[in-house]
Order: sequence, then C-alpha cells, then structure tokens
Amino acid sequence: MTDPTDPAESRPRTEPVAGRAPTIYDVARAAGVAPSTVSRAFARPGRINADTAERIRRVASALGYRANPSARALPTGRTSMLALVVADVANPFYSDIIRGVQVAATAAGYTMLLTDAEQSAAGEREVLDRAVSSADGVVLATSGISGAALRVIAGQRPVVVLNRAVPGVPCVVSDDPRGMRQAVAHLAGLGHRRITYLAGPQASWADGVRWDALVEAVRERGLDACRSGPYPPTVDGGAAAAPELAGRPTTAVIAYNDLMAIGLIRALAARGARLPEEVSVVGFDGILAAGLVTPALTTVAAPLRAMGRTAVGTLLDLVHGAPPAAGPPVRLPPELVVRASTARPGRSRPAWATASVPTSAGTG
Amino acid sequence: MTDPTDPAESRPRTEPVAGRAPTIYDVARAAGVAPSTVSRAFARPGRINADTAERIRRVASALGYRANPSARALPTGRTSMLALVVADVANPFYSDIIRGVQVAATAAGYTMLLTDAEQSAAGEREVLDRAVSSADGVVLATSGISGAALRVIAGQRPVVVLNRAVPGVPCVVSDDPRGMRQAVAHLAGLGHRRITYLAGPQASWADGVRWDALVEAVRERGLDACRSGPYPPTVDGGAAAAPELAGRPTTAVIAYNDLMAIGLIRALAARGARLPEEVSVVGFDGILAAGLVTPALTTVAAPLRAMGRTAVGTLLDLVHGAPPAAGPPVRLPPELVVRASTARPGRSRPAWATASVPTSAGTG
DNA sequence: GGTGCCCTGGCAAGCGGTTGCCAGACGGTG
DNA sequence: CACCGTCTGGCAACCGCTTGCCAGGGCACC
Repeated sequence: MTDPTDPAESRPRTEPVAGRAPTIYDVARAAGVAPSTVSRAFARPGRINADTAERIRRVASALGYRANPSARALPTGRTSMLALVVADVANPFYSDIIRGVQVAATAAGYTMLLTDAEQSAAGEREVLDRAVSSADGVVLATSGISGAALRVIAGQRPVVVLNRAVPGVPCVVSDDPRGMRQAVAHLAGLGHRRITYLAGPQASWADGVRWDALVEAVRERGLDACRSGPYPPTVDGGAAAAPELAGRPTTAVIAYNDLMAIGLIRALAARGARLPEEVSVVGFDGILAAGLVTPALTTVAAPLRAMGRTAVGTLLDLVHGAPPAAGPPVRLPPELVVRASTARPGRSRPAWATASVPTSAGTG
Repeated sequence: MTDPTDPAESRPRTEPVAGRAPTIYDVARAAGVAPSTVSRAFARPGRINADTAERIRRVASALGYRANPSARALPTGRTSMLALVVADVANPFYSDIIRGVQVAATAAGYTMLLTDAEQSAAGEREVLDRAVSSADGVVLATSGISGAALRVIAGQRPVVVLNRAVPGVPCVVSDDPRGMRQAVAHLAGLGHRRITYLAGPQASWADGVRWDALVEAVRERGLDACRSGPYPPTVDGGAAAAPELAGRPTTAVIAYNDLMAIGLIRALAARGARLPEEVSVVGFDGILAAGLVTPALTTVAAPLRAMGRTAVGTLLDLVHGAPPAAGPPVRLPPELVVRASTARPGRSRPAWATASVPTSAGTG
C-alpha cells in the first residue's frame, strides 16, 4: 500500500495483533501470569507486586492491549460514561454547557454521551432511555422535558438537572435573581424608569424566575416593570416583538434570552430606531453572538461552563454513592456584561415607535 | 411523598423492580420460557412464534425490562455507539455538524459519543482512545488531529473524516472550490476586480483548498487575488487583520471562515469604515452568528448538517461491512448566502484605509 | 522451632446477553 | 404408515473482565 520504508509507517507495535484485539488472556499468556493478575495490574495498583505489574504493563502495551469497555462494564455495572441531555444541540446556549460538561467529565475519566431530547417527538423516550441506560449518570439540561420523563430517568440513574429547579432532584442553576438585580441596577443607574420584560416560553422555568426577579428588583428601586409576550425564545421571536414594543412607553427592555434580544435589536434597527439611544436592550445567557452584534449586547452572562462543571461534580458524587442531598439548587452567580446596547435613555418619544409600519393594535 | 391517588403517580409497572434492574432471566421466569427465547423475542423477530414473542414482550414491559447495552455489546462486539471527535465543542462551526451527526445517528439507532480532541494536550490520546474503543465507528471532524493519531484510530475502527481530505480514508467535505467560484462570481458581478483572501491557519487543510480555489476562480475571470495572513481562525484573528488590510488596494475580502470575517467587519467598522460600501466581506461556513452581525455577513454556507448526515451514512456502511471504498472524498455543495456585507465597490480610495491608526508598513 | 500474618498470585464464578446446535412437535408426502 | 422438512424453544458455551476466596511462601515474633 504505502512505502514500507516510510518511517511514519513503521509499526508501533512489536507484536502485530493477530486477528482480533488482544485481551487480558493474551497479555497473561505473554507475561506468564494469570488473567486475573493482569486485570489487577490495571485496576488495583497496590494489589500486585510492583515489578510484576510493571512487566505486565510493558507486555500489554507491546501487544497494544486496550481494555474492552463493555466487558469491564458488565461485571462492575459502571460504564464510565455520563449522558448529557440537551434540548437542542445546535442552540448556542448549550455550547458552553456542553463544553463544561465535556471537560469535567473527561477530567474525571468519564466519556460524554450527548443526546438531543426534543429533536424527535416520536422516538424521544426510546432514545433517551438508550442513552441513559448506558451511562452512570445523567445531566439534564432541557427545559422542555416532562416531569414524568424526568422521574423515569431519575428512577434509574443518578440525575442532576441543569438550569431548572426541580424539587427532590439535585439542581444547578444560574442565580437569575441576582443577575436580574444587576441588570436592573445598571439600567436604573443609566436613568431608566420603566423596564419591559420580553417574555420567553411560559413553560420555561427560567422565564418565570426572571420575570419574578424583575418585578422584585424593580420594586426595590421604585421603578416600573411591564411584560410583553410570550414569544418564542429565538431570534425571530424577539424580532416579532418589535411592533408591540413600539406601542409601549418604555426605554429599556430585558429579554428572556440573548437570541430574543438580538432579534429585537435587529428588528428595531430595521424599523429605523437608533440604538441604544432610543431603547436599551439587555439579554440573558451570554452566548457568543451577543458580543458580535451591533450594537454589542449587554447581557447577564450565565456561568455556563461552571454550571456544566458543577453539575458533573455533583453528579459524580452521586454516582460514587454520596447521599442524594435534596437541598435547594446550587446557584452560581452570573455576570452582567455591559456592552453597547444599553445607554442613557433619550428625552423624547422615539421616532421609530410611530414609524410607518402598519402595526395592528397591540395584542397581549 | 406525593398524593398516592395522583394518577400521574400510579405505578406504570405492575411488578415493581425488586432490587436491581430486571434481566432476560427475570423476564424468562415470569413468562415461563427460556432466557434464550426472551433474547430472540427481541433480537430475531421471526425466529419465535408470534404469540410467544408478543407475550414475552408484554411481560418484559410489565417488568420494566431494558436490555443492558454492555451485556449486549460483549458477545456481539457492537456497542451501537458512534463517536464524534471535534476540535472544539464550543466552536459554532461544529454546532450544526454535531446536530447532523446526532440526528443521523439517532435515526439509525445509534447513540452519539462526543469528544473534544484538542482540549487537553496531555491526556488527549488517552481520552480519544477511550471514546473510540467504545464506539462502533468514528467521525473525525478536527483539522488539528495528527496523521499518526488518525492512523491509530483508523486502525481500530471504521473512520470517516469530516471536512478534510485524507488519502485512504473515506472523507466528506464541503465543495469549497465550488463555493469559492460562487463567491468570486458574486463579487465579480458586483464589480470587484481584486479580492484579498484572509488566510486562516496554515495547518488547516481547508485553508489551502480555499486559497487555491480562489486563485483558480480569479484566474478564470481575469481578476486579481492576493493573500493576507495567516491569522488565527477566530474573531480576534479577523480583527487583527484590519490594519494590514487597510494598506491594501482591495475592495473585497474573502475570509477563511465566518468568525474571522465577523472580526474583520467589526474592526473595520470600529475604524470608521462604511460597510459594505467601502469593503465587501465574504465568510465561509455559514454559522448562526453570520446572519446576526451588522452588516449581515455574506457567506459560503457549508451544508453542515448534510455533511454530518452523510458522514454517518458512510460510516454505518463501513460498520455494516461495506468495502472501504477509498475513492475521492464525497463533496457536498455549499450555498452562497448573499447578505448585506457585499455590495458594489465604492469609487475612490476609502477613507478608513488611511485613517489615523498608525499602521506599520504592511508585513506579508 | 512453631504459629500466625501478610504478600502475592491463581481459580473460578459470575455480569447479562447472543447464538450454534439440538430435539420435540407437527404437518405434508410418497 | 414411515419419512422428512419446518417451526419452536431450550441448552450451554461463550464474549472479556472483575473479584471473592484460597493457597503457598516468606517473614516476624514469641
């Protein structure tokens, strides 16, 4: 095939694998010990004489031996795999969570299994089950999953829920009330008196938390809050809110998430609004794109990687037999990232609010 | 705990699991058949009498039986898992690839294992090995992986390489030359005569392909091409190119990827350039953020999901014993998405090119 | 010198499925 | 009625690794 003298092609294995992958039996035979000794040489460091272990290890690597994960999982019941279930793999919100989970899992010697929960309505249950049943534990980062499905999963494996508080299940969430207070403080400091919340899906746990937190934060400072929506938690959803917002006496909008905030910004700009002079917009989550749009979005950045990391840590404690510890959710502090989408409010009723777009009388 | 009369809480299982998860032995006993019959009832549809199979299935579901994946994998050697190895999970470029692979894998009854290849320089080999050895096949979507590592992996599992052409290994790539021709045609149509390529990492296979394709496409039309870089394939990398580009007589830039294009756009705008009147910018890849920046980025969108899907299809053929078919890579057509970042070139030397920024005489 | 403990390594019984082979039942043929 | 093929279901031998238990050797201590 290739030039046999090519140094890059020289076999790294002294003993070419004959047929199938070598097993502990092959190693045992080659090293002149029993298979159980080989097994222990890898699994129980101190259990075997150091010299013997070293010899075995050498022989094993010469043979190119790799433990068969399935065979190891069978007697022990541990697969060294963690399942991460997200609502939508392609949603940028999950990118950093995936990253955090991945890094933490790897560091702990686990492999990550990734599953989309809502991609296929039909086989979802089935898919989930398969992923879950081959993992030692599950990190659930999906708002849409039903309580029933969650209970089923929690019944078979250690589970940590990310980004939602579920009673009786360990949870890791961003401290949204805190983030909201920061956002409101920021807007108040700029001089805004009335803040509109651009609501996401009502089914979302975080949506309720954020709205409540806004109401509370606004009350503390004697400001006003009002709510618009719900809209889909997407760019288009945010854009769809522009006409309705135009009819409202508000100078500042806090959106359910960055995607909506971005959609809103773009739609307002398209209507001729000057941003951020006429409207300040704040997002939630801190996705990559938030820093790239114009004006760059001020956002309450959730500590996504830390959340992933923490979730894995908690999960591994559970896997290793820690008590379920059904306390309150672990709250990680978000960080308000101030960018260009927020500024002092303009004096007068902005032009865009009454622009030529034929807006129907605001619904909702 | 909860109200026992709550219908949602009624036990779905007639036989509560006693201790551990039920096995085929439990099902066999309950159904009055042999374990092998239970196994066949699930694995060999026609092999068992239809009535018997139905009864077994009923009993199994009543018991809440789920096959143990490890136990199944041990004798068959098939884990029903596919590994996807990417360079950086959080890079938006991979989002849609992950999505495509995930969907295709799920549809085929496989579970997806996700691994970051370059996150940890140290244990990388180890991590990779573990992921790979518990999957039936591997989709490699990482430009940085060494040829040696690739060969090692290819030696143990069916492998499909995504987004790079490697001789002797089945590959799925975007048809960059075609995309480049479209981009050049678009720019030429707008009246641009000289196109600058903003180069990404030299180690990247795609970078070479894109540059060569640009040279070729430009030659066909009698235009000029020049090259700037290399720069890191990131937003900052693209931004870093702005000063150098300012010194060049070019009205159009095609960047190695969208992130760089976005960085460039932002940096140029920050220097006071009016876009797209003064410079047209085209990206590659078609990531989400490309459509969100201002001006929205014209880009050669790779068919990322289709690539993921195709890679999985090819891989599964291999897994199911198809011949390696070491032909040329499968090329999937990208699509030029025309947005606002490209326009007719301005008449005169743009102001920003000689702006107040103290540019050193262009290097490279 | 005897006793008991520790260290080391081997034996063998699983873990939960899969599957080749066999045997009994049954029905159709000659 | 004997014979044979097909259909069903059971038996048992794996797949590769883990681990409880045991045994022999070496050593220390009494």
